[in-house]
Amino acid sequence: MALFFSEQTNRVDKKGRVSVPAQFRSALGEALTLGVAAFPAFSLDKEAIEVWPIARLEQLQESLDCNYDRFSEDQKSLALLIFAEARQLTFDDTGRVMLPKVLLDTAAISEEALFVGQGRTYQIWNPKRYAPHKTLIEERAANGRMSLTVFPTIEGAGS
Amino acid sequence: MALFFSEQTNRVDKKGRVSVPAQFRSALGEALTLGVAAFPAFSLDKEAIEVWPIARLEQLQESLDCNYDRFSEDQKSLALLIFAEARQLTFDDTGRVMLPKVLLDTAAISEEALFVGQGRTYQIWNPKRYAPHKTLIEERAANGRMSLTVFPTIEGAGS
DNA sequence: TAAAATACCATGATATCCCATTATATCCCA
DNA sequence: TGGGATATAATGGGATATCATGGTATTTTA
Repeated sequence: MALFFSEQTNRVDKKGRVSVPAQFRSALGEALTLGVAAFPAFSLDKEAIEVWPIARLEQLQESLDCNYDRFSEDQKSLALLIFAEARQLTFDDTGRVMLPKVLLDTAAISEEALFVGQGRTYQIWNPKRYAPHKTLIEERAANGRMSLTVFPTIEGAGS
Repeated sequence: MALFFSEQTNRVDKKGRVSVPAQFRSALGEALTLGVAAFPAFSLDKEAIEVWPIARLEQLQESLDCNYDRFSEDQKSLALLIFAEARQLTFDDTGRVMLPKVLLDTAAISEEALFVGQGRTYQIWNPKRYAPHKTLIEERAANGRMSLTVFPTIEGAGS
């Protein structure tokens, strides 16, 4: 599974359908047939929709299974929230998904949906909401003096 | 994967296409088929476009996955910002990429694009902007009277 | 049976592919 | 070491395919 990156704005039609950017679909690869899990982005005060490949949900469950005591109560609650609030989105043959009204409402999305790649996941925003959020993120990143360590890859690590 | 070095200016056509210097393409080697990731150079106040081989983005993600606690919150923000702003550039059979309008705009590039090798990455500049920047860099390098320590390689490290 | 979700088809915009041309650099042989 | 022959590079333009998007028909389900 490749990474999700870049931003793209697509239209939401009357039925609540949106084209998922072609690059995101091809990043999903095989996982495209399973669809994705979408839920309010709790870490962002539900300002946006967060989208995970289904496999990541399964990994989260495995983490809980194997390291139950290492999770804080808050983290366990969050995990349960995700399982409860997540909706499965499946792709039609033109690469569109149907966004449930609940999700559209919490993220205040109506006409346009802005897809934002975040590596292993992506987000869907109301473009108007995203702008100020991004400014904030940019400022926070600037505090770190804009330097980033890319550690050498450990052979065979990662996914 | 070989290193990127030297400077070269190429024309940007009406469609936004530009030839990537042949040396850079051959430096990419196998990675040429994956394409590259291009985003505003945050460390340069978005004055230029920064280009990474896709593999480097994946290394960044792996660094985040494996060393989550070693990154400051600011660094994590920067990483997510990179995923958001990055655009994938793929090569056509004559070695050109298409530069998205957003990137052309932030880097103020229209007619000509200046490619600048930076080792594992390269940059794309508006030639007019690059000139003063380079002067600055040269001054910082102590008027060319500076020498450089090349540390011995640790066997098996890096890639 | 009405509403909603899914499948199906049609279209415009735009990026990608493919071919042609020119300029530059490399090769080869005298 | 000249100087023509050849290969590689960069660039332009037209044809083709992909993508996003709107609409209609069919199926599901409440």
